[in-house]
Amino acid sequence: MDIVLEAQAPFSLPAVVRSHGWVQLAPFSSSDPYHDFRYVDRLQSGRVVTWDVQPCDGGALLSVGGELSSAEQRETEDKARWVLGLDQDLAPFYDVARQEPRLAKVVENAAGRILRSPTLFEDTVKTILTTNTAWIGTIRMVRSLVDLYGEPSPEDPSRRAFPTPERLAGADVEALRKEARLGYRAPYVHALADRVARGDLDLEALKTADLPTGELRKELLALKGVGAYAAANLLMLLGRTDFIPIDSYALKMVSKEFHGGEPVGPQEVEAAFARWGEWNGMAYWFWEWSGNG
DNA sequence: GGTAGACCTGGACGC
DNA sequence: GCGTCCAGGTCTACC
Repeated sequence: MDIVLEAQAPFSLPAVVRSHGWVQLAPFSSSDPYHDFRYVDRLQSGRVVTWDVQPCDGGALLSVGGELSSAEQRETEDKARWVLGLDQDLAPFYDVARQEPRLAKVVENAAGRILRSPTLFEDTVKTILTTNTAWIGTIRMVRSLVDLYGEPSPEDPSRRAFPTPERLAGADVEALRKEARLGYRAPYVHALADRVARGDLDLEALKTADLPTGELRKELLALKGVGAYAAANLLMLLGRTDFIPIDSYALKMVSKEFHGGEPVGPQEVEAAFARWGEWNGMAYWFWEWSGNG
């Protein structure tokens, strides 16, 4: 069954897929040159389906094997629109990006949307698993969670959906630590899953919460395992772009770009992009650096 | 409020 | 093959 996902122009599916490394994290997959993607989704009904998302005129075309009920079709379309940020209006950002040569390619490539998971729960777990580890470690830890706890696709059991909060809450913390090899992050992921599964924390409500960004940031920082970097990363995924996810890469690039290689701290990173105001996270994310790092 | 050290894994390196 | 060192954010204890 095919679902046409109409996008507000300008839109580029490859630009979303290449917006960051999320497409390399299960249950996303893509083949070089990251032109399209696949995703294994568990519907509310419990049915597991695989999306195949390709570019098409005016947006993207999502195909799933077999037929979907009208409710499943609506659920899939809503999730896919969130994943691709199709309802985001980037015109105000493009207005400022046009004034900056280092952001010229954002406009030229119809970039600016950031690939995200269907649920904030999944993105929060993934973000926690990006901290204090090399990218290859994040890929491995997410892969392990999906392989060990994800619901298999009936068509191809080797493909699995991202585990539900209930499934991870029911997992043993030591198994998360030792078998999924999350290390010290295991209790953070388990506690998050447990709170969501018990209904103590409604993460998904934060997607549409009418909260000032500073308040939203406080909510995220209250989660164990989520510090300044992780909160800023999640805010970017939520479309709140006024904080920069400052990690060691940011420190290195700002040092090279603006300080002649001298060591810098978070204040220098913030100062380098402060003039972009509410868009400073976007300016940082899509900045065309002089070197490749 | 600021800082030091622990947390955990995997890769790089030297022997 | 083994041991050591290092990178990578966050938390906690301490000042």
